[in-house]
Amino acid sequence: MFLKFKSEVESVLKKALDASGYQIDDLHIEESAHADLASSLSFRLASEYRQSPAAIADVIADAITIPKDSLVGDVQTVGAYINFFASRKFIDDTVHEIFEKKKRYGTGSGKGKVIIEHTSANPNGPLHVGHIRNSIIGDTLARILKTAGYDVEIQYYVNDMGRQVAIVAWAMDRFEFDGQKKADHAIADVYIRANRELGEDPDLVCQIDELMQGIERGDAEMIERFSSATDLAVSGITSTLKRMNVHHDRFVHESMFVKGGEVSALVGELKELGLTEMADSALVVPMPTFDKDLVILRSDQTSVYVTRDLAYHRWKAEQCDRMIDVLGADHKLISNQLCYVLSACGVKEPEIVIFEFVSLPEGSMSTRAGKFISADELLDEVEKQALIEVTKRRPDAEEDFRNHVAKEVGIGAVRYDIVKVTPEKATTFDWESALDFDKLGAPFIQYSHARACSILRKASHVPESIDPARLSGDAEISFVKELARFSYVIDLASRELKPHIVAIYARELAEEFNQFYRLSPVLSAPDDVRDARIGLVECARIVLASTLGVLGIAAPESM
RNA sequence: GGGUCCGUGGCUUAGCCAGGAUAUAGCGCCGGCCUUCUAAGCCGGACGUCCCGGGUUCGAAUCCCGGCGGGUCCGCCA
Repeated sequence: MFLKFKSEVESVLKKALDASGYQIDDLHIEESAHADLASSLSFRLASEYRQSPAAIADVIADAITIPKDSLVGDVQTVGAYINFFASRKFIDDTVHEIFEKKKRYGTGSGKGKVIIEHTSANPNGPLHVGHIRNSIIGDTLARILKTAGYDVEIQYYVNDMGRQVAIVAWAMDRFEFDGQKKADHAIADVYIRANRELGEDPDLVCQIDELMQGIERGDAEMIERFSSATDLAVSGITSTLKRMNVHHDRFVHESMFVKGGEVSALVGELKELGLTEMADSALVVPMPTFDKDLVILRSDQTSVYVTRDLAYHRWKAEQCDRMIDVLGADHKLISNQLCYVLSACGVKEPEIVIFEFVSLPEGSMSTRAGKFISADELLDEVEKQALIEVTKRRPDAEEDFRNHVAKEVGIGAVRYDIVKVTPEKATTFDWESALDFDKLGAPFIQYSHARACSILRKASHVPESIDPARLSGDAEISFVKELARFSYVIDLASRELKPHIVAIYARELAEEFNQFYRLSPVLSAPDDVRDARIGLVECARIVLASTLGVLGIAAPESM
């Protein structure tokens, strides 16, 4: 509804400009604390037309005519600003729309297929608290895009051919594998040990090289060793992701592109296109804008990660309209190089979402060195703390209930905490803040939802239809306006690929609901407004649940 | 050394790309509100050289230039 309101504001403003003889391309319409939408275009017209900004604003405002049944209700000027206010119809239509569409309210009209790749952590250990920033950003983006109307496929690219996997395969034979442990953690144990040993005795490194040549040749026994190791790790990773409500539709193994010939075909084409050169005995693509050449075949003619990644992207590009990769900041250069080569051979480039690193107070994390906090450990601790918090508040509740709520609140807190900050900010993990349930986060929003549900339970029935005209208090009106922003926020977040926009909206929505909750009693209201307010609470429940759903956070009916 | 991202009250953070009206919110701090729809809530208060210096502009947290500080990358690793 807000989008429609905005376009109506644009239209009346444009007409008024024509009528009053001013010309400007950008209308400078923005959200404002002083109005539902405001324009500051008078400032820019002032110098060109040699008139005072305020005078121009008045002339334009006078020339504005609002059509009947418009979503625009009123126009006022304050100095040079032209302020637009939503009409009664805007309020009524919003409420009706939510009431009719229910869960589908806010779904956009995005068209086409999107393939989004996220997490794609190497299968050499469990996910750590850095990886899950990738997972949560990626999963939230996928949910945003689905809500925006796109057909979304979510992929995990499994690096099952690299040196790190070779080290894991080597280590599995050499050291005892703890079958009692969660598989990804047990893999990390032997992987860390192997790295230590390889570091101490460099002569062992040639054994790893042999494994890698074997896999490139297509040696069946070698492939079996690699894939059994990666499958184990991936199974552990998947169960961690599931705990966090993170889902992938498809796991694509990079070995597929070596076996299937896509990698060698691509290398052949790059040669034919004249994009490659020999450097020593390796094959490279010269990079004019990046100061170093990009190696795509080692001296022993085996492919490197980026070569397979190029084949993977070409394969993906054929199947979708938009391709999105969520990558850590360390991939910035290599992904730019990847895009350069893709466009040089006529393949559409992916849209890349980069997030900055999560580090520990003592420095950056490293799976190889065993310096990391695993996602499982974090989730365990957060759930434990959440149970303490639930028990504090609901000491008499059944144990099942408390456990259930603790899970929903704990996971929600982790997801919200990560998604609420813009991806380009580097963060430092610390336990105190991770386990702090007092800071405003998911529980605040979940609690608002539970409050709405509680009112609806006590109301015992939700009216079939709603008469929004009965909603007239300031808190009611501004809450409806906040509800109306939902699809606008989804649209914005899906275009800019910024999930934190939705997180911030969720908080603002909950804040507005709390204002309504405080100022407008529902159950004790006089009969004529009672039903309308119950209807509005139902709208609140729907939109709060949808917003939490987009964030991958559970919406408890009671907590 | 070069590239890139970040720098906003004690801490965390929105706004910056598309410059405008009192700079967003939380934690922490001070003071209030539970016989009234769940107090994981609400109300009030204190706390700011928007890293620094120039420039552009009627107007700069926002754009440009130059610094400073931090992350990250610059492997025939992934």
